[in-house]
Amino acid sequence: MTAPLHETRPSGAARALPDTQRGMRRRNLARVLHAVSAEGSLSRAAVATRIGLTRAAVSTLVDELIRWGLLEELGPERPGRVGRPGSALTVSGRGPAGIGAEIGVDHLAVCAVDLRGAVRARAVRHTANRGRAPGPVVEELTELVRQVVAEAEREALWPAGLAVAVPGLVARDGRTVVRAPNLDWHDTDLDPLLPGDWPLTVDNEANFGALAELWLGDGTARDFLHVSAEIGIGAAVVVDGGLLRGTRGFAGELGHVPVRPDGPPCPCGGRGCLEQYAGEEAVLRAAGLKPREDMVGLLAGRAEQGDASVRAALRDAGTALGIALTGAVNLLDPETVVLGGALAGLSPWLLPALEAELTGRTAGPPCPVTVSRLGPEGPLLGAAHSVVRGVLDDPAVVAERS
Amino acid sequence: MTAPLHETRPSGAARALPDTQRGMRRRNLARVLHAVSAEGSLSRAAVATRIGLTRAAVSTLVDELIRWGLLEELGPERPGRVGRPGSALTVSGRGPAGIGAEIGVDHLAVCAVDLRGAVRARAVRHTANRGRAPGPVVEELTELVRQVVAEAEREALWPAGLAVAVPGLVARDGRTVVRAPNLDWHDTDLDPLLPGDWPLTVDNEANFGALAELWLGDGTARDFLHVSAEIGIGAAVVVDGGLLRGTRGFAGELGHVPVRPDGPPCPCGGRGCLEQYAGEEAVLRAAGLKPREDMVGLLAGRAEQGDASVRAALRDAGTALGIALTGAVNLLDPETVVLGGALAGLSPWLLPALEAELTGRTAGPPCPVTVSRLGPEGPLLGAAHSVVRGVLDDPAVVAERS
DNA sequence: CTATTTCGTCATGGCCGTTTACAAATTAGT
DNA sequence: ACTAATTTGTAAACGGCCATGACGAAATAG
Repeated sequence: MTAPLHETRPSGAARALPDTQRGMRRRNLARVLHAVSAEGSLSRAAVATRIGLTRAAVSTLVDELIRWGLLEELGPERPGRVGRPGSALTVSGRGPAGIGAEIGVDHLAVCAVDLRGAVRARAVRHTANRGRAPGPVVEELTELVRQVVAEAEREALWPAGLAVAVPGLVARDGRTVVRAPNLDWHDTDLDPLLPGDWPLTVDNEANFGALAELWLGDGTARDFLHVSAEIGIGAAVVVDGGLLRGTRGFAGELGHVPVRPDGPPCPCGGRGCLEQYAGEEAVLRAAGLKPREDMVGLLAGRAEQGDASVRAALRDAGTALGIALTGAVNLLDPETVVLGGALAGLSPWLLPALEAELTGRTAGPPCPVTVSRLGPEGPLLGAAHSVVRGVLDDPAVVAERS
Repeated sequence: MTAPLHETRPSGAARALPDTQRGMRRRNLARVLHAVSAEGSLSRAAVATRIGLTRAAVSTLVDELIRWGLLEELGPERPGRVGRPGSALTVSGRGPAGIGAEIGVDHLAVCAVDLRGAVRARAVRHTANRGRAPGPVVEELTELVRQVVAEAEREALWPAGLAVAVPGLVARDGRTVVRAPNLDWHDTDLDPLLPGDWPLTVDNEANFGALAELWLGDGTARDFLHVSAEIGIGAAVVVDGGLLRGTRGFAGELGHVPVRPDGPPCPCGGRGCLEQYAGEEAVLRAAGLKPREDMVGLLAGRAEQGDASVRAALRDAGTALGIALTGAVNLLDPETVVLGGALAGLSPWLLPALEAELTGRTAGPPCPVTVSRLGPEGPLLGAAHSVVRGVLDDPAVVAERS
């Protein structure tokens, strides 16, 4: 099953091209590819009306995309209406693929996604990475990457780029991990450690998770708040189909929004930050449990069994989340709030208090809160898809590369 | 003195044009005009290198803009370097003008701004509009508009559009006032009431104030939070040189961010909203004063004289603002926070507590807080400039109009 | 006074989407 | 079954637009 790609308009890169004839051509190639990708299957005439060019122009654009191996002709459509049936076009299932990788505290994962959005190869390995040096970890990851790439190549795919999701803060250069507390990495440039055969992007796993929700989630929302709690509590802000990164790349620090200004002190210097109420440690302490791996499973299991103190701890966390989110919603007026990552698994016990707080504090119709169905797969898929989006946004690059 | 226009890239409208040769031409015309506008005076060759086109292409674009009366030739530049000196180009001081208007609770104002950004005509009238019906108010405003337009036309300017700033919530259609509590207007479509000779835009005065800060402010920041307190407390969020409006147009409701979740109830349904601590009424009550016109002047005067209760009230308001802004800054990581509108005048007494709160609650370098130097003029100037920006973003429209 | 550099313009050329025309393939109507 | 209408995809002519390369003009450097 091919995941539908909701986004229709090219989203950035292609827009930066100079306004010259060549740039125009490149943008139009991207628009054709986007249109077909969004619809799954489309005739030349349908593409033409959809993107506002003439059939003749679209024909030459399609020819070029077919020559590059990015589009395929499926043959005549089943005619439902009068007139000659169009010839269906589809994004090719062979050719460039996006390689996504994820470095977690207790696992490594890699996958390959084709232009259609389908996962075509994957590899996972469970390893305890907490406190382990970057060198060996990335070496092990590289092994998985080579494995996945080999598997993809057997299916006539070639890697168009590598995107790595890490549980920490990443510099805006998209290469160096500034700080990953759970791994104990600081200012580590991953570029020299990874295979340099393809373009590399490194980003926060929460950001990739939010992008996955944008591109693969159920809704078609282009403005939402994606809240996740892997390292701290982060909220990726998606505005008009793009990630808001902030001037220093620090946007989305929901964990340090003040919830009770006179509350307990926080390492950040403030008092009563959200993380003091809904952070991993805080919830465990409130529930009377000791830290260990697979926190989420533990909490969910106990809550399922009816453990009163765990339920109370989660309810209080939901309340705190609701207060912080009320502020965020008032400020940004998003279409929805999406709970992802660890929060998705705990949502049954968080949501009631969270929504009570959110609706109680809003005058008009409250902002709907949904739960991501991507679960823990989000960041990995988002990473792989970010590479695919790059190709969709500027198909001409693959021509230069082959 | 001509105000510098910081923004260089076209910011929206022109980007939506179809990617056809005609659209490309229009975008390039806009880029040339933007380049000259941003620099004040530029030669053809300088424009060419700046926007990435050849000198030949820029020549034809400039010719067209001169023919339309949007650019003027100033003659040869003073040669500082080797080589033939260029011929300086400037944005024309005649031709299209933006007409900005403001409806306040105690005044009406209109001004005309030319393409250079200079105010060329203005008219102000003090009237008590609180609770007055839209009809008579707009009629009086229309009179001022006609006056300003006549004055502008004597200077060889013609109105390219009318933008009206109102103290209330405006629908996304840019025509109807949904709710203006201080005027007691509800769902009023201003379009039929205003002279229909030119394109009309209506928007919240806080939004126009933020845009004025973006276009005319000291900094060149493209990402900031502009906080103002005219009706309630609003924060306009500027991201990448554009206003974040939210899905329903309600973004920026800083006044209802929870500051103390168990605080006093707020009409919005919540408890302890910022407005309960830093809103007009709350500050007056805390200072032991009764509501009347010119709140800001009153408070500033008393604080200046050393009135302890007023100073305490303002300090507490500053603290509450600081708490709410800490949340916003953590979420958005803006370049700066700008205090505008009424807050600018009260900043000497608000800032210390506000900044203490903001720096105390942030780990890294705190987000700098600045005070707008535009003062109460902001919304009016922003409105007029928004029309000018429209011309700069797509100069071809004026050719169709004349 | 000459060589060099830079500016603005002109003619040429190539690229690209549009326009117009036409053949192919299907449905609707008789 | 046959014709008319409709829609699709392609081909050729057209026009617009930017790039290229060359040239004269106007300044500086030596």
